[in-house]
Order: sequence, then C-alpha cells, then structure tokens
Amino acid sequence: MARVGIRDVAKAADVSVTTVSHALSETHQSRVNPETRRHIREVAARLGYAPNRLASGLRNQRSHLLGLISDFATSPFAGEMILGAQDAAFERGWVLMLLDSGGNPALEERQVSTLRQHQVDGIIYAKMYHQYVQVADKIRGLPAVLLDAVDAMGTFSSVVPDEAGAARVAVKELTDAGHRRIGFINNAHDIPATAARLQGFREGLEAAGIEFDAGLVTYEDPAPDGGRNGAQRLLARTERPTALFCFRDPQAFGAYEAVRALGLSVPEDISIVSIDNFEIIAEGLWPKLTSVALPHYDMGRWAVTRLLDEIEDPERVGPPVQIRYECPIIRRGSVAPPRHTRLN
Amino acid sequence: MARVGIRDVAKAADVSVTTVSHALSETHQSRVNPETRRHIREVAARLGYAPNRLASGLRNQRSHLLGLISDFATSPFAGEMILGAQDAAFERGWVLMLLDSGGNPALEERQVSTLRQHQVDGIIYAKMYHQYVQVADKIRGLPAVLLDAVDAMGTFSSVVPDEAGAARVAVKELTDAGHRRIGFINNAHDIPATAARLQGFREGLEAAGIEFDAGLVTYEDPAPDGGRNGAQRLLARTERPTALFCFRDPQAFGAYEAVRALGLSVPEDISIVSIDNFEIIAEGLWPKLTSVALPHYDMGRWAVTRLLDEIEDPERVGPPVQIRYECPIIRRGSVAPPRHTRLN
DNA sequence: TGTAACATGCAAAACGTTTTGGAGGAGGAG
DNA sequence: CTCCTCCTCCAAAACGTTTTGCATGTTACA
Repeated sequence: MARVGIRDVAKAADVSVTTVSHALSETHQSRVNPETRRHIREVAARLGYAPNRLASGLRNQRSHLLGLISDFATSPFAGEMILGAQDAAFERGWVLMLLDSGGNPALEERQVSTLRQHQVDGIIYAKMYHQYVQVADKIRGLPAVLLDAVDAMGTFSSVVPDEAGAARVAVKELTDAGHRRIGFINNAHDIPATAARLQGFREGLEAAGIEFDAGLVTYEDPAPDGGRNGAQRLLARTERPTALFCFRDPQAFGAYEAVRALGLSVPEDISIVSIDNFEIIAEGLWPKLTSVALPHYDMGRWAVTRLLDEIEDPERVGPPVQIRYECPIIRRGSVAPPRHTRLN
Repeated sequence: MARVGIRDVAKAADVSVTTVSHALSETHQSRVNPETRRHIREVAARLGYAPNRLASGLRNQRSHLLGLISDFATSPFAGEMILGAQDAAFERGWVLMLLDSGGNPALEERQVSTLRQHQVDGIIYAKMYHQYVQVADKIRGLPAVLLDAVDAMGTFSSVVPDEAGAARVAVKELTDAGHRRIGFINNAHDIPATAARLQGFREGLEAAGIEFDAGLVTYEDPAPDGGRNGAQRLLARTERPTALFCFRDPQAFGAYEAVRALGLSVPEDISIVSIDNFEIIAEGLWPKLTSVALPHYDMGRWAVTRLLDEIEDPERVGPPVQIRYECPIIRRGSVAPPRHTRLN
C-alpha cells in the first residue's frame, strides 16, 4: 500500500524522473517526444500516480493551500460562505484550511501563525456579519481578502452585501404594493448594517415620494423578542402602519407573533418584509416570509476568486477593491396591498 | 520580508542547523547543552522562527493535516460539527482541510484524491444526518472516522446521536408532566433515525406504563408543513392527545401553527417536545420550544480525537468502535401538565 | 563533409526540515 | 599516563518534487 511516487513511474516507464515530470507538466511538454509522453502518461494513470503536494509545494513555494479564518463559529450563514469559498477554490486546484477563532484575538494570532507554518498562499478573513475590522498585523505580507467585512485601512480587498440596496429593495416591494405608512424595526446594535439599512429605508421611501417619519423606526434587539417588542410598539400607534420592514428574519419571526397577538393577520392587515432570507424561518412561518437574501455563497466565491487572482497574477489585478454585492429579494407570502387600497 | 528558516536561526545563534533542530525539538533536547539550548530558543523567538510544515511533513511523512469531507453543504448543524472537529484538531496541533461534495460521489472521489495528494494523515467522513454509508473505496488505506454516519462494513469507527435515547428523554419529559395520550409526528423518510426514534418513543411509553397506540403516530415530511399536517391529523382525533412529540424542530414549528389554528394554545392545551434544539426555531417560537439537543459539537470533537488517537498510536487504540452520543434535553416553555390533571 | 540547429533525454541541485552516525574534547577510572 | 565514557556538536542523507544546464543523437543546410 506504499504510495506511488514519481520514481515508480519513471522505473515502470523506463525513463528518468525528469522526463516523467516534463511529460506530466503542462508547460514543459515540449521537452519530451509525443510518443514517450503518451506512454508515460499511460503508465502514470495505470499506477494511479498523483504528485505529492507537500514536495511540490516545497519546491515551488506554492502550497495550493488557502487559509480561511473566521469568527462565526456556528452562525447560520457560515455554511454558505464557506461553501462558496470552497467551491471556487477547488475549481482552481486549491483547498481551504479552516480555522475559527470565535472572535478571540489571541487565538486568532496563533491561528494565523499556524497557517503561515503550513505555507498557505493566501488568507480569507471572514466575519459573521458586515463590519469594519483592523486586520491583525500578523497577516501583513500575505495576500488576503476580507469576507463580509471591510478593512479599515483599505489595504485589502473586501466584499460585503449592499446593505442600503437590500433595504431599498425591501421597501420598494412594500411601496409597490401600495403601502405608504411603513414601520422599520431596526437593529439596536451599532454595526454598519444598521446605518446603511436606515439609509436605504429612507431612500426607498423617497423614491416613492413618501416623507420619512422618525417615529416609525424603532431600534430593537436583533432577535425574535426584539421583533415582538418592536412590532408591538409600532402597531400601538394611533396611525397604525400597514407594513413592517424588519432588520432581520428572526425579528420578523417575533413580529408575526405580535401581529397575531393583536388579532391581526399577515399579510391581510399587516405586510412584512425582512432581510436575511433565512430559509428555516422564512419557509417555516405562515404565511411564508418575503425576505431579501444576503448573497453569502456568492460573496464566498468572489473572495476566493479575487484572492487567487491576486496570488497567481499580482501584476494584473491592480489595487485592492471594495465590493458591495447586490441582494435579491425572495418573494413569498407576506406582502399584500394595504386594506384601504383594496377597498378603493 | 523573506521567511525566516532554520538556517537563519543557526547563523544568528552561531551553531549548526542540526543543533537548532535538536534544541527546538522536545524529544532530542538532551543532545544539546542546556545553556546553548536556552540561547537558541531565545534567538529563534526573537527572529520569530516557526518551522515550515511542508518541509517537516515531507521529511516525517506526517502532514498534520486532516481532511474533512462532508455532504451537508449548508445544513444548519454543519457549523457545530465542524467547529467541534476544528477545535479538537487545533488543540493537538492539527488543522482541517474542508471539502464538501454535496453528496456527489464522483466529486467526492476527486476530493479524496486531492486530500491524498496533500498527504492528509486521516479523514473525517461527515454526513448531514445519521445514516448508513458505504465508504468510498478511495479512502481505504487511510485512517478515517465517520461523523454522523455508521460504516456498513464496520471497518471504521463512527459516532452518531443516540436516537432512541433522545426519543426516550423527550417522552419522559411529557410523561413526567402527567401526559398519557401522546401523539408522535414521525419522519416520512426511511432513515435510521425514523425507526430508532419510534423505538425510543415506545420504550418511553412503556417506562411510564402507557400502552402504545399506532393510531397516535403519523409519518410526515420533516418540514414545517409536515408538522402542520401531522398536528392537524392527530388533534382531529376524538380522543385528542394532550401532547405532541415531533421528530424534528421544523415540524414543531408547523405544529405550533396547527395548534393555534384550532384556537388552542401551547402549552396549556397541548404540550410539545421535539428533537434538534435548533436555536433559531426553539428560541423564536412562543412559548419557546423544549427540545432534545443533538450533540453535534461533541460528536465533531469525538471524531477528531478518535482519529488522532488512531493516527498517533495505532497499536493502542484497538479495533473500530461505534459510538452513540447521549442527547440532553433543553427545557423551555412548551411543556405543562395536561388540563385534566390540573383540574384534579 | 563539416557544422549549425534542433530534438530528446538525463543528472544534479534545490526547496526546508529531521535524524543518524560520527568527531572531537573533557573528565574519570585504573 | 592511558584508556574509556560521556557530553556536545556537526555533516550528510533523506523526504518527493521541479527545473536548469548539459550531453547525445539526429537532421538540415552550406
């Protein structure tokens, strides 16, 4: 069961290892007679030879390894991002080494150093939600791309969702249906998405010629309880909104319950749109929730693609770029025209 | 910015590379004078030297790489398993290479071969839910452990949740509260968990001296709609159950809605217990859902720990073992005594 | 026929470690 | 004083590739 090496192939094909290497290489094919090349390749295939990447990595100073260091432990979207990254990497012959720091900076340092020891060709630095980060000093000197985060220094390329755009899309869905009094359950935490989505919310209203009313936005915990509270508060207003826009699906989850508790129903009395497209919630709720998807898979892909471009052809790629990825809306059953419109 | 190698350390400390290697090694410390050793370590630390793992892997035939090959793409529990595996690996100086086949066998073959090229020391073969598998032939010859799957041939060690135990725990929670007429919304798909949980359900009833009634179990799609249907069906019986045990949290999600649609409420009229402890659902539902947790993190840890034991000390570990991991119940607000009991 | 150009193959060095087998010197025992 | 042992260190080989430079043989052309 000993692994078969290039020497075994050479011996079996009765040529030197040099020739085998050349025959199997794309770029050096020309140095070997087409006939011998064919023969060698056949023998190699028969023996099931595949080059040892440790050895070739050592020789070439190219490990074909990418480090992905994350802080999101078990966050629900982690899988999407990682899968996107993994797919893009594998397609181009690379593989991902996964390390999760859970946000612990000391641990993160050790992990980066481990990655360096393994001679990774580059690093994807991934965060669980869109944020600004000061990239660990340890990373400097290695190609890196930020995923769902932007580099405060602008040294690295990065990709994040277009938060404002997502909010605009959500609001448009509501205004297109005829709603003019829309409540916004925003996030109580001050992260970039909070401001950006508020911005998008305002822009969405403006586009529909609706005046912004600060009384219609409330800041809540980004959890079901927050959604419940926010919805209760907003729906208690004398001028009751006919639609709710939630910062995040779990809040929408809570909002549904608040609506029901008031004896109202979605979407007949209250339309709801949210952001996340968290399938387990959006498909589980009744009626199913219309939600704007955060393109985690695509962002993961983009990050790796960009990173590999930077690695393989540093000249050609140009300076770091900061990408914002468009967010598509997934329509389900939580939006309808407001009652008074229907009564027209 | 050139990487610092062992030669740089040797030069700086004015000794040979051999001596540096010995000084830094645990096992060969004795071959170098304590005084020089101290000095060398100091110099190494100052230079920030860390050995190149490609090189040492090549020399030692030990890459300190583990392959984790999965089929679960973006399944919600993937994160937990992977994190557990990653933690256990990192603690012992290993790192995980992640590859997801999405269940495609041809792709899986190529991935295993890629892992082999990278000289992984072992493989974790992970599935998204407890199942029997025929391990790909390509893996033979490499140490491997199955995660959330059991090897049909019994060649490899494996770890899965104790499905029957989980069901017993869930039922006990209900019978302890005084319920005697318990409906079971089982899974319509024939996977090991379906039979095992039914088995556990029966055992749980028996332990409480309750006779099993096949009319109280229904087989539904393991999704919210399935839960909704199942609950409707069960609650329509003339002898209405006072409690529902669901195969899976998403079904419980649907069951809640069915209960509400009948004008009943959880837990006053109907108690509900489920399996998954899917936080996003369990914490989002109102009242919060009592659910039996599947110990994904721990299973991930166990798998890697076992795998490393097999790798590091093949003599000592003995034959493959098939582990079933205990599942703890997480109590929230969906269980109460049945009405008639309270009226006593 | 002599020579240049090309085609085909190989030997050897290098990538950065770890480990084996000494070498040289100091100290102790006889 | 001699011999042995132990202590400390080092040179060299090996892990499995890739690539450079060279050697040989062949063809083409003058």
